[in-house]
Amino acid sequence: MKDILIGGAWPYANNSLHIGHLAALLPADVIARYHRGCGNRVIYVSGTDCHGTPITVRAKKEGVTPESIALKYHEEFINSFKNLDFSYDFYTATMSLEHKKQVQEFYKIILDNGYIYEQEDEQDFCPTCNEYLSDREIIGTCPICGGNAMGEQCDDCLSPINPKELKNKHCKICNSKTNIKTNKHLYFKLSAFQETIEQLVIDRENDWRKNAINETKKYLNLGLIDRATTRQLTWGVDVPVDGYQDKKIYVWIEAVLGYLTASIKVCNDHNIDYNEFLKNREDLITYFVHGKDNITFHTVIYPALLSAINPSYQLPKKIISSEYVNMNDEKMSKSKGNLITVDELVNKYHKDTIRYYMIANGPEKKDVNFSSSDLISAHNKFLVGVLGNFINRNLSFVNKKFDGVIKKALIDDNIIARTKTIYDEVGQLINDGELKQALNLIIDYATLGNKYYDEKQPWVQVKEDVSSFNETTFTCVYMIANLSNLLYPFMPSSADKIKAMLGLNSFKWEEYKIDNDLKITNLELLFNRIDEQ
RNA sequence: CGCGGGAUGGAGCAGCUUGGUAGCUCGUCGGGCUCAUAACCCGAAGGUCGUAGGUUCAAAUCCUUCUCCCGCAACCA
Repeated sequence: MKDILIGGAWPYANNSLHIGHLAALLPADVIARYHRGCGNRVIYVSGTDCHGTPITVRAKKEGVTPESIALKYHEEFINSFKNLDFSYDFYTATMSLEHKKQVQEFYKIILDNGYIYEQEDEQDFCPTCNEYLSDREIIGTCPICGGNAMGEQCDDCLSPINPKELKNKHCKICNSKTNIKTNKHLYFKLSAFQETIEQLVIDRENDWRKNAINETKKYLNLGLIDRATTRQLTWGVDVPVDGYQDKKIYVWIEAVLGYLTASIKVCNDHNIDYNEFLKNREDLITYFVHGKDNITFHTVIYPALLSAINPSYQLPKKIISSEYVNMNDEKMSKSKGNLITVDELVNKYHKDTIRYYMIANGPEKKDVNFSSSDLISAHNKFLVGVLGNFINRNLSFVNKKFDGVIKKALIDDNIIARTKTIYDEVGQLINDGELKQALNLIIDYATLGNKYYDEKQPWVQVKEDVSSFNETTFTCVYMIANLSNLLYPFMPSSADKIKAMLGLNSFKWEEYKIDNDLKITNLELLFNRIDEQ
């Protein structure tokens, strides 16, 4: 038995979940379900990222509390995940008391271990708002091209800018001229972990997705620089240090520690010693599943924080970082109005159609395009035509001719041989984060079933030789039973439906052996054909 | 020389790490079957793998040149 820790990225509570989130997060659920089926001890966690500037700014604008915004989206996220059968062991929120307390404890540990130090900084200050401004709250003139620039990058020439070099700075909110005031912050010694992370990238060459390896190397080549861990905000986790009552912990430091706080909670609930569980060891595999813009937070910041807290903890073993989902070859964005939310999708399509399509068409190695006509044709071709049809043509035939009773008979040797090997093959692919290929193998298995059925011509056999008909049917039902296992990580609700119709045992990642007659109950179609309008 | 990704039959893609008869889905055309949701099975046509060079007995795959396309303020995986 192995221990598996899976961290799905924490969605930010400022917008509804859209198909991009889904594409990035869904692999985690498939991996979690697979490992549970293998009998491994799985801790699969995530939560809502509630703090930070964008929510604060928005709350100010709308005249509500940041908390009410975070809560609204937190509840929406929980519902969306539930609608798509996400099987988190614990889904929490960074505004929960437990998270905040635990983060503060870790913060103190990092401080005690000497990785946090105080530094005075000159910071832009708006006299009208009476507040220190973050980079993205400042507008000014680009020192390179003279165009309009905001924060860290120029809008006109796209050059990255040191906010200190911006000229003619104004507050984005009230447009007053800003001035400079000294302010003190606590910095994290990220630079101390340059070698640790460099070694990590080498060690994980075959475990992280290629984009994660490349992004991390790029970042390392620039040289790691210390980062402020505090922000001049009112909404966030309090800094547990005297003299910092007016500041909060930087959201990326705090949110990423959610993986720790959440898994500690699960460990405590199950009487597991979390320090033992999180230790680097052969029989622990930690997965981190997110989109490509999150890579360095998971491959650099988080491992550095872990090392600073307890050097014996396992640093991320597997990084499953997705590329993007585009809409008609354009990047999805709120402002372009081409964003499809998860809830819109759920209202329109079967949840397993969505799960199937988002994996089969997943952005594993490069950006992909989303289109509903593509989704519909995948649904009709594979879920209805190949999978559903294979099951339905078998079961409805037996229902009609033999009152739903499937007689035990000999199973075809070739089919048994294939069935025995497919679990390892698909399992290996899932382990490696190659879910697209894994799912394709399963569909191929159903195609094999259709071919076998056509070759045997049971509609002829039933008239001439009932015992050979029984062999054909029993072989196919054996395949269907195994499909119900193989499909479960990807499409749990359909897999359960198959199991219910045939009265099968619950999901396990191993060959399903049948050695008795079966009776079909409540036969129904797994998927209905969608007619594209 | 800002960074990164891409260019493979009509469309969408896989293959490139570890060179060795170019593969999948859709679409088109023809055939089979009638158990099945116009579903299933078999077959055909269609590509000098963006360009130009190089390495090699052999390159879609490795190296180099060039061209074209896409993303890189904020929201945001």
